[in-house]
Amino acid sequence: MPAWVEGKLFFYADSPPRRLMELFSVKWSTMVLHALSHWPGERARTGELQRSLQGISKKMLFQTLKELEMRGLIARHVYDVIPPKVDYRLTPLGRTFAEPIEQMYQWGLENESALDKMEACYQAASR
Amino acid sequence: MPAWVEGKLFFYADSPPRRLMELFSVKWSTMVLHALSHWPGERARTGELQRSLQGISKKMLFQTLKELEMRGLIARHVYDVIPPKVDYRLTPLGRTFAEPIEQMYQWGLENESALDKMEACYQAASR
DNA sequence: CTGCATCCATAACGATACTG
DNA sequence: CAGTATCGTTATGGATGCAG
Repeated sequence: MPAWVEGKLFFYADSPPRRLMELFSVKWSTMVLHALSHWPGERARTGELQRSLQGISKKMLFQTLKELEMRGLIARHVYDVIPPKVDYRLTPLGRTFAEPIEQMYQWGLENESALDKMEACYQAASR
Repeated sequence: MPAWVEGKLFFYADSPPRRLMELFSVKWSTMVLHALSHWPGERARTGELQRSLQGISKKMLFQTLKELEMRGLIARHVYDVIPPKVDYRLTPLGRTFAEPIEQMYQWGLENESALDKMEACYQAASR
């Protein structure tokens, strides 16, 4: 995304990479997508998801699910039963977005030491 | 990072991938790192960076630079001249983190159509 | 030019309680 | 069980002005 304009580098806030980042900056969206992409059986029920994503609040879970659905990344399926049953799964578009997330997760797993170094630096600099 | 515990999938908020994401969720940090990793000559002056990162405010630039320096991702060099001259460059650790950012940027560039689809979906769902 | 300190608006997040 | 509504807190970002 860098571009040279009049001999200077330019980065644009609305560039594709930034747009991708924007999606990711929503705290739980990557985790939800990642969870669904690894979910045994593809379809996850609301409660299952919540228990799986340790620490997510009900509100944030629903907000995230709704947003991802609006963006066409996940599909919501309502069963006509009592008590209510709903599940979510990735759409093909959602699977596309699971790719970079998977990459990121992979990198994180392989570079835990770099993350530790960064944190150590931060701690040291904080005093 | 998914783990099976008692037959259920678990994701942890403090997993390496999440820690990476946390760094990225700071709006400008990826752009700064990415900019520096592509900077001709490696070293970028403060003002040059600001002009390059269209739309960043002075405050956010300094805040981001300071944070990245505290984390050991960039090095700050002060020249003993008047008027003041300072420049920043990636540390080896910073270069490590530039990798996943580059991947992400690459993905964004190659999948602009997916981003467009997502946005279109969102627009359609908003009415 | 670089860096820092204020002040302020708003968006993100989370706890909780309530409905069908 | 799924989903919504309300409220309060904190984090984030941006404008501006001042100092070395």
